[in-house]
Amino acid sequence: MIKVTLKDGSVKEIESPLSAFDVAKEISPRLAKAACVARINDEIKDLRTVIDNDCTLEILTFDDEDGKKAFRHTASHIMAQAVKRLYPDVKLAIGPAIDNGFYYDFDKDVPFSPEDLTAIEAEMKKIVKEDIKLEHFEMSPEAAVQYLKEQNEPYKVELCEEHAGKNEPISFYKQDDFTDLCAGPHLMSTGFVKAFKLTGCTGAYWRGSEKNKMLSRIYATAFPKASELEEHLARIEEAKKRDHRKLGKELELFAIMDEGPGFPFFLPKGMVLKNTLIDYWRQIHTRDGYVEISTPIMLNRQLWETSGHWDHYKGNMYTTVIDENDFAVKPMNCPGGVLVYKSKPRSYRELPIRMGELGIVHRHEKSGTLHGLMRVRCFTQDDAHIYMTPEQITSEIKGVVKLIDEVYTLFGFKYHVELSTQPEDSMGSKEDWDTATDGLKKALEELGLDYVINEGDGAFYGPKIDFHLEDSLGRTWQCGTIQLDFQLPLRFELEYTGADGEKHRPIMIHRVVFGSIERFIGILTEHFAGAFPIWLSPVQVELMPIADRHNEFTDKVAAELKKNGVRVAVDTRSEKIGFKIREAQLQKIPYMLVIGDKEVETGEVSIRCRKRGDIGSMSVSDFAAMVVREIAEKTIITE
RNA sequence: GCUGAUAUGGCUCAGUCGGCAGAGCACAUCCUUGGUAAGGAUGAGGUCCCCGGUUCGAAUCCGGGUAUCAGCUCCA
Repeated sequence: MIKVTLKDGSVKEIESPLSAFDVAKEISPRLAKAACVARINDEIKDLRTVIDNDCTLEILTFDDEDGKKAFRHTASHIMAQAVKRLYPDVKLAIGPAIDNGFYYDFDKDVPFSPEDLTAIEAEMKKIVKEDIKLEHFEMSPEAAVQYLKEQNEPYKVELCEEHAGKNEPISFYKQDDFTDLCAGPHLMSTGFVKAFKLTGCTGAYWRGSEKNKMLSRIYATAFPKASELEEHLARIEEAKKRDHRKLGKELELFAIMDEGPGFPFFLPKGMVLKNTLIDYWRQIHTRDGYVEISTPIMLNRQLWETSGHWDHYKGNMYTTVIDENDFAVKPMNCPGGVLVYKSKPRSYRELPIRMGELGIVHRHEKSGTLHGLMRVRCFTQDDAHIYMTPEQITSEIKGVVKLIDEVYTLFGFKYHVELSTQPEDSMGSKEDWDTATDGLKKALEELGLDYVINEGDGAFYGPKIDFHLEDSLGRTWQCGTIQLDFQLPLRFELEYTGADGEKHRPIMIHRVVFGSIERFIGILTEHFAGAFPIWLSPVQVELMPIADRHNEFTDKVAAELKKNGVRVAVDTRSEKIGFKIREAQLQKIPYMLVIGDKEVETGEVSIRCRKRGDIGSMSVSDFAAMVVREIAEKTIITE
């Protein structure tokens, strides 16, 4: 008898022994079609491996993250089996489940062609139809290595040799003619993986290192039901419509030309967006006690040698020789900013100094990494450097975290926070690092923010907090970051005079809120699908006279709105009103005013909202007041 | 940078076997003056990404380069 605890807490007793499939079927026909792995206490096991034990099980289904993983991991074994059947010489690397799908890396002389993928998909369907049982077995480490060598799977041998050190049995899964080194868990049979699709094929380095051989990776996704697969694919299609590169073109926000790969051009409407963000940025930074500076785009070699960039970052810098002297376009604002700090003697009474700079930086990023506005070679950092005493670390960090949270919340963003700690090759003492890292942790904890720790992923000069935002396809991009730095104050010999009359070295924070204004605009565009909140909309109100005789009144209304600081556009083309509305809707303009005989007569305006449609009439002054209020409140109009 | 794919009018995209460069939208002109998501007619617009090769002949086939896209690596 096996006690089975279901997700809803109910308990079922199952006659033993039964096949795993029978257990699943007994519990729920739906479950039998989905993922079937079991959890004993916290450990996830194959249902089959615990089938003879009398214990409490929790059955994971496709609705659980772990069940989903097992389901897709089984799908990846099916893919590997299909590939091995079709191309016996191909070597297997790894094939994990990932968000929304799975992949498998193969070593094949000639990369897979689209026809190959079709053939693999067909073979996978056959394997599913064959409904092959997955059998679990174990071997001693020595025997496992020997076995994999015989199988001629060098990548598996490498993986196995690493596990061998632990002196634990090595776990394998066998499905008919195919066996794979694998910890599991898996579904009990290939027959469950009904709906899957190969979504792409690309190169990927073995073990993720550029130094290693490039393998062929096939991406795919899998679901228990065909309808779920279709929904998933439809969602991806839908997300593509929000792509900021597509919307940036359609809404005339920005352009990237062949003449300047990675150097975005801002078009008039995109520039309104950028400037509006900057106005907002200045407003909140002034409020929080920041001062603003501007430092040169280009500075001489000596500065970059002092900062360390000439030695460590030169490959990414645009350099040139002028009058026989080396110069570099700045890839970062800090060295220039530090010179401003040094421009006069500083007292402890001045600290903390919060010095902001909207600095345009240039970095020669590798060609393959460029991506619309998200990854460019020239961007505007909403940078600031805070110079402070050690005692001020926690409160200053808290101030910045709060500021970042305020900004992200305003836009309705969900974000996650990562704390990166001391890397292998770092500078400074262990004590300094501990103080700094604790300062960051304390600030996050006092503010009650969840964070994940990236062990050893900090900058060489200090630990950092990163804020990550999602794009329309769920890819995350680092935006805000707060980095503590002991090195630059040291290299540039920064000082302040303390209350004791002695010279002391300040601690420095580098921080950005938007990160890069370009990237932030990319994220914003996708987040709002181009329908920006009214305060950011390049055109806030579009006026549409129905016939020529309404132009005069339309101009009067436009002037009235402009007087109130509203960004308006007037469409006097001799087009039908339906056509004008269609275009304004496609441009995602928040408000459209239809002006005809009725409006001229009553002096009111007829209002159409991009989300709610026709919302009736209002006097011009009432409408202006409403729009001005919504702009001031930074209202987000929701569906 | 690496692997693969792609590049045709302002935009989105056809172009079969190597034989005169195409459509829709946008644009211009004219007609239409209208009430909440596309009115009609006419017209203009092309170095088929660049360089080279094969061929009587190349948008089309081959080689190299550039840019873009999907990833990998790296990063804000």
